[in-house]
Amino acid sequence: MGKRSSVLEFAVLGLLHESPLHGYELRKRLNSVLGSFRALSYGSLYPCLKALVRAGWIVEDEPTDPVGTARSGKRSKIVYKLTADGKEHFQTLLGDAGPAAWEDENFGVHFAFFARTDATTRLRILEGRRSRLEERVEGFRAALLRTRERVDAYTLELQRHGLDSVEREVRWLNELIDGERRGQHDQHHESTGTTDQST
Amino acid sequence: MGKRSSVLEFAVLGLLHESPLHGYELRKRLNSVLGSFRALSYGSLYPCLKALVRAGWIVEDEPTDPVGTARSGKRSKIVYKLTADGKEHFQTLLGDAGPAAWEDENFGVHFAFFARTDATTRLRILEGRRSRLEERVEGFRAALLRTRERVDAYTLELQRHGLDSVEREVRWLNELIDGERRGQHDQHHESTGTTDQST
DNA sequence: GTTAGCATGTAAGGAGTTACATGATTTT
DNA sequence: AAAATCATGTAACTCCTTACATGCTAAC
Repeated sequence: MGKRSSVLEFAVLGLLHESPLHGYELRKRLNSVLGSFRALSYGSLYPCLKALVRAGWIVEDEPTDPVGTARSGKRSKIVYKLTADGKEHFQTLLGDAGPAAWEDENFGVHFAFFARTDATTRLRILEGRRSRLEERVEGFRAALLRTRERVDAYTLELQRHGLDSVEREVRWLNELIDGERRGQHDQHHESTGTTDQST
Repeated sequence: MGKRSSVLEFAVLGLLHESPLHGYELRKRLNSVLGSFRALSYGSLYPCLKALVRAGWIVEDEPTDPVGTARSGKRSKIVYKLTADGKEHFQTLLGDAGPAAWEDENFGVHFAFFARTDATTRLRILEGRRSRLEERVEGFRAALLRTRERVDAYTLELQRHGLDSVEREVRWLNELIDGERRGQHDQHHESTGTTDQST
């Protein structure tokens, strides 16, 4: 029954949903799933893990001691794993296709867990993201028109590049959305294996 | 003699270097010069202005009262302008071509003031930025190789797109650097007007 | 004369970082 | 046995946002 949520907590739950992990290892994987390889600090991670334990979504698990050798005092690794509540909560978060899912800070993480998101939600998030970016394109165009004459070549170039980047991302989303609509979201390989004709 | 610095303070000094402004107007311009049209809140801006005043870099200036009509009690607008110290400090910040200038959060703002940055510094910042991004490209490639088989199509697609984006930005920097080296940093228009053959 | 937008501020709090502090395990 | 790296944590601080609170000025 926690109130908190954040990209970080979502990402942690998502990674622990795959397999139990200890903090140190978790951090390395988080750096991939959180955008742009920002190195998340332990000063953020460990308090977050504690909060998730308090919320009842994960539990600390002593890593399988090599049988019998009661070394109860030693605590070198703490492996965290999802509880039933945690799994349920993660499913809820996965299914949330609201603005929170397509804002800059969150979109990447939601996308990273698309394999476990249902098709309808995926589509809604992608479309939400696209229209968010289209608004931004409008903003850039307006800014370019407004400042066209008053502004030096560098500022102009910066805005032009910004506009290009956002437009490029919109095209990327268009392709993804097309892919989703045709149900062929794994154009890149066939690894899904057994049952992939349709849902 | 302030110790503080930050993107925000740099951007404020830069904008006030162009012309005196009051907070409300400043905020609107800040939204263009700070990346991606994030709407900076007044809760950040006004305390920042106060800090800059305390540091002696800007002063509050009653906007030219329509002559004689002593309305000293009324304070509707507060126009801020740079002091001599503030100008000097801004020049120092402009000349700093260290890592601080090419990190994600700062690069955009430094670029926005390139028109008032000397050519050597511009080049160093662009090159610094490029090598920063090239490191990130390496990181992405490594991540792609590492996770190639273990990972679903969506995660792969996300990493691929991230890599593409960074590579694209590197190409953009390459063009800019070439432009700088040829001294033709205003390819896009001739609006500089009168004296633009050389420095 | 009232609404909308201009204009300035403060207090509380969220989300993260850095720097610090400690200890275990593996490699050289 | 020293060094590197794995592993966990805390305290202080930064930078920003949200929500609140106030008042002026132009437009309708």
